[in-house]
Amino acid sequence: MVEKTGRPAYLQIVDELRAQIRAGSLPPGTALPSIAQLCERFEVSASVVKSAISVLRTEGLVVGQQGKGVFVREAPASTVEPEPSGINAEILDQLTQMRASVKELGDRLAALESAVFPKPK
Amino acid sequence: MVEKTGRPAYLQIVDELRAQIRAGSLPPGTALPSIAQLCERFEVSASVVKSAISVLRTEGLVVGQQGKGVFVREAPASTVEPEPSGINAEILDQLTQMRASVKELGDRLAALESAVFPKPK
DNA sequence: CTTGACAACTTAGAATTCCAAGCGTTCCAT
DNA sequence: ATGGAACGCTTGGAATTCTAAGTTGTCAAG
Repeated sequence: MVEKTGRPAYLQIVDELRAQIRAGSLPPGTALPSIAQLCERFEVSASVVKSAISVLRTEGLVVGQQGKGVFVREAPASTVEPEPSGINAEILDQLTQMRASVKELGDRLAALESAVFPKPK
Repeated sequence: MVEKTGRPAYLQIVDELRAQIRAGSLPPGTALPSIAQLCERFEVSASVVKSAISVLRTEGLVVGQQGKGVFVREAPASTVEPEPSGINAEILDQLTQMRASVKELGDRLAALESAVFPKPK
């Protein structure tokens, strides 16, 4: 699958995956093959696959979840506008991270609470 | 410039450069500082700077020319609405402050945790 | 003066190696 | 039987190293 065209390998993988997403063979909500599997399929190193997934992430086509996988976004909505929603994408990204941080704080607080105030059950 | 928030270093650099481009201190057509210079300024490795520039490239904000440099794209064209950008800047600013607050809460929680759960590590 | 070689600097792509963190399962001991 | 520890798989971030290729400037030889 190396396809020795002049096109960089990671962009070829981006094209491939983007096409599969658009064609519906990777419907929204489904997980992409794991990085290791993609490495094997395309016969490239992990860095190439990571670069490709990174592009798809900044394009908003997929979202990665640590420990689970990379999932096709539910609402692709306005397909890949390079610049128009740059700031909005930025804000959404930061909000995502903030939500994760707050959730993590909540979890830790809950753990502390159940340690300090034993469960009255 | 490391800014020990939870935000990854390469995204912090993306934010910084994007802000400078939008603010006009890096007008269209000008070259960004070289990767080596950015490494020095932000005190990170080349891989981080490369990641940041890669994001800006896929966002279409800059274009790289081998052997010369990375240049701010002419004509961002697609409507950089003045009003919303002000609002968005405001939101981004508040997000920054929130990130700091969350970080501080995390630190205090960590202190509490190590007091309640002694570390036998 | 012109031309060619060369060195220095630049981005781009790729590989490899770590480490951190999250999730899910298994499995064992209390 | 249920709770918790351990393990394996996963993504994410970062550093380092290498190669390729393009630009620019210098400098010496013809």
